Amino acid sequence: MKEHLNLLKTDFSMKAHLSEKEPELNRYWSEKEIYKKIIEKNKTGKKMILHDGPPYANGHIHIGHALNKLLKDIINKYYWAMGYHFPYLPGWDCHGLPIELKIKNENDTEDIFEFRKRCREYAKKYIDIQRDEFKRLGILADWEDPYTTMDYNYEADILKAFNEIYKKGFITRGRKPIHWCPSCKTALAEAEVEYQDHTSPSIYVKFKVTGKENLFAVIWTTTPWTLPANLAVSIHPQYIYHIVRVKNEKWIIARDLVEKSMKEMEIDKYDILEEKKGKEFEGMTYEHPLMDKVCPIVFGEHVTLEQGTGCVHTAPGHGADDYQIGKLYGLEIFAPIDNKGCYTDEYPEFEGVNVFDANPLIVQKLNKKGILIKERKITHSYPHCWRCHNPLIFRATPQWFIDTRVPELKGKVIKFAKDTRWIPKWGEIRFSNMIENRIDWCISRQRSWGVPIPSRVCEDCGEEFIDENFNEDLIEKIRERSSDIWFKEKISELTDRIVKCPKCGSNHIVKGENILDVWFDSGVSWYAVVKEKMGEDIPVDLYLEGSDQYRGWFQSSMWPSAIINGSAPYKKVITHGFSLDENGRPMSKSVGNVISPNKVVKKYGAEILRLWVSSIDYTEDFRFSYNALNQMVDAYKNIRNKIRFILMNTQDFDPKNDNVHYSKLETIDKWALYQLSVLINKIDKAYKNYEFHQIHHLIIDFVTVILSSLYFDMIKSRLYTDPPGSRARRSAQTVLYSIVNYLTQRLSPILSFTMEEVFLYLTHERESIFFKVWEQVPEEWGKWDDEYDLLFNMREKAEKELENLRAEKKIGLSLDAQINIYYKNDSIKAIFDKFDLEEFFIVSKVTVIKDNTLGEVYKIEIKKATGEKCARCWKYKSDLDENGICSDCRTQIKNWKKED
RNA sequence: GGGCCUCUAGCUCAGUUGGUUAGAGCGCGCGCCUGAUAAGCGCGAGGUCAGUGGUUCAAAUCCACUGAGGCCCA
Repeated sequence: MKEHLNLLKTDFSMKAHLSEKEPELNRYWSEKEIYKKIIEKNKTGKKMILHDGPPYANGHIHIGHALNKLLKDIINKYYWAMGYHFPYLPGWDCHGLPIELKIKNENDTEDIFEFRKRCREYAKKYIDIQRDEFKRLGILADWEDPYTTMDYNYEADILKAFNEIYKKGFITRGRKPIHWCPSCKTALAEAEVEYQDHTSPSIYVKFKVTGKENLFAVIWTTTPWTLPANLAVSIHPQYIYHIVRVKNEKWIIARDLVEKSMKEMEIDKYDILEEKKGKEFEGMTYEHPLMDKVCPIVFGEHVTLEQGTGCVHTAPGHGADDYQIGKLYGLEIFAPIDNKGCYTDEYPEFEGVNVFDANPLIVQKLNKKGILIKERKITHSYPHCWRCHNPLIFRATPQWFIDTRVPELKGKVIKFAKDTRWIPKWGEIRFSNMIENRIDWCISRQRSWGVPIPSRVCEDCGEEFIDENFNEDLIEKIRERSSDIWFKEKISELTDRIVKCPKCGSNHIVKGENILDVWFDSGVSWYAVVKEKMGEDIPVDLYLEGSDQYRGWFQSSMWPSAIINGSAPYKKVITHGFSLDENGRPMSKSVGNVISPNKVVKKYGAEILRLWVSSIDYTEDFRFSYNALNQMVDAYKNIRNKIRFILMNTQDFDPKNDNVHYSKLETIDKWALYQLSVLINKIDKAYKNYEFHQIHHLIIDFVTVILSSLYFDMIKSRLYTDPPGSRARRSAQTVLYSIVNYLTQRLSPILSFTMEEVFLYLTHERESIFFKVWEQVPEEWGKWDDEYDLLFNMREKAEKELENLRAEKKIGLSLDAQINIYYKNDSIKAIFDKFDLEEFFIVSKVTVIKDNTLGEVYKIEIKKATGEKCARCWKYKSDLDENGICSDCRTQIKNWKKED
């Protein structure tokens, strides 16, 4: 009997064996040069560019990298399938402090050239590691020729962009306070600062407010040596301040700090005279405590009520907050301290005195002037040099800047931000707020692993200068020999031009010692990569990075582009959130809650990770856990099994010869195509809007409800028992084939490995699913009469009744039952006639009965089927033969034709 | 402390301009099937929509505040 049943087998396995199959497919894609061929194939298509933001070439990839690249991969594959010319050139960020520190820790060398060589090798090593890890995830890209910021050409183009900005007048010279070690005479990055306990003087000083009788602002500081550089007193505009009477003087102190500070100043007799809001001190000035000048009282949001007096001594040359305030109020960034930590002639009185030695002298002087209120000692955590362990100072030093405050430029950038399409929408607000509030961009670093700022310094007068012609000579040399030459060669080797100091005319000129901020490196990637390397236009279509890049790359790319191009570097910016652990906490090595993508790939397969990426709304922060991955494993199996069912049942189906025309399909088959067309249209819309989690849920729902629980279940009997080549069976197969065809297309950006596997299984004509331009669904599939949905409601009710019979042990399979349907209106009867109701309800018999007395629209009655169970179709019939086979089955067997 | 964002069943997500008993899939529980079988089907239990207060005839949806959390600053 079984020979007259279509019980087909497939070697498309139920188990995926992802960890073995994925590497095979990766090799296949590499060998066949799939990426290259896609780009070649779409060469005449509409051009679009997603410009890859470069991850830092350090360490293995983490989940954030994986998510970022996988989202890009989904987008790439989507645009490829839409026929776009959409090249994807990945890149790496190579210069910068983390690598520098790593190399310094490993094996210090005095030879800067050797040192940079090691940095370069280190970056190279991790580029290779990360590239392999990305490739393993199934990401198709131009992996053979990625861009790196240490590439000779890239380095040259950094300076080319720099020179263009310089020529437009936006590179300026200024000062900015940084951590400085007076004993090593060197600048330190935050990462090189160690905090240790240190004992400092703690002093309260009163500054005489000008034009007011006996009114003083009381400040507190632990660095008396910075008082000569004092240029303002900061007050919080929102805080409440008290005017406190002490003897015959009036002191300004923040209300909440009066008690505490009075105690510390050991003053027990005082009265509160008045209460004022910080704002009310607007426009006031005071006499400088040490110099003969008048300084302003300014507003600062950095003022706190934790310690001190709420009136904060502000020296823009000696503090980070102070610097911000200084910039905001246009104060001088004044720091009369040299690189040994001694006063310069800008403070002649103490010229040559070391700042730490100067502390008591300053205190003495304040005391003499009668403005010192109290001196104590304080032991607090203070920055020290990680090398020599001596205390550091914060000192303004000459730096190079891009002047981002020029109103015209800032206005342009705000407009560009407005014209950019941000996904999610609030990106514009977040970005614009940052633009509004930002001060100059300091682009110089006192470091070695990076691209040099091509400045030169006059040994005679100290002038540091930049020259555009010299820059051009240098750029070409760097293009040939990398930026190493700056550190290796003398100036005369870098240019043929005669060099003289533009200020004093001296010819004793040496190279400057600054490198560029690495944010500048990556910030001009649109220039070095898109414009120079790829020869494409700016702005590019799309940037896609984590939301931390509003501050980072989106800005560092915007400013140079706004200056050089007079446009934004991008048209559209998509951001994704950050990975949190199961409990919503950030993943960190120290907490030990990190799940690395490499581990996931090993344990589950890249496909599971890809499916997970598609399941979340990436615009927000997302939780990542083994729990979530296990859920993806189930979802994956779910999809895979549905596809397997189709592959199994279309084994003997050749779409070229066996396809049944739409008009000849069974109604339920048309319904399946209708559902498919709805699905595909929704999916395509979601792709267009980059809402991949919609696709994920749409597909899971479709596959579980529409396919598995409804359609497959209904047509099983037809597939198994109808003669192989019969119209009815071919009708179902035609639909199944369409479903798998469309599903593999639409799923290929997400489940790339599996869909390629299915594609290769299904057809041997083409080399890859990724060569396929997606088909749109025929319009006629969208036709469906809503009235038919009545049947599906009936079916739901029937299922509940069947469940009751099952509970009463009267039936097992639904085929063990039969249904009577009572109706009143002929319009309903017309619906019934369109369907094979036995198939629809999966029962042995459906009897449709007209009943004019019926109150409701219809009524169903279910009972155990009468007759005997046919051994072949499992329906209950009254016409079984001696083999236990019903007459319908006998006919089917008679019409059975062997496939050739 | 500031800018921006999030909070709907155990998990991942839907919930149109405020309008019936807040939905889906997974997971879970119970049952069925053994011609998708390390599969398949059915039924069911899960939610004071973070909390509080307000606007409204009506709020998951609008407003305010609080709480928890994230990114970036300070």
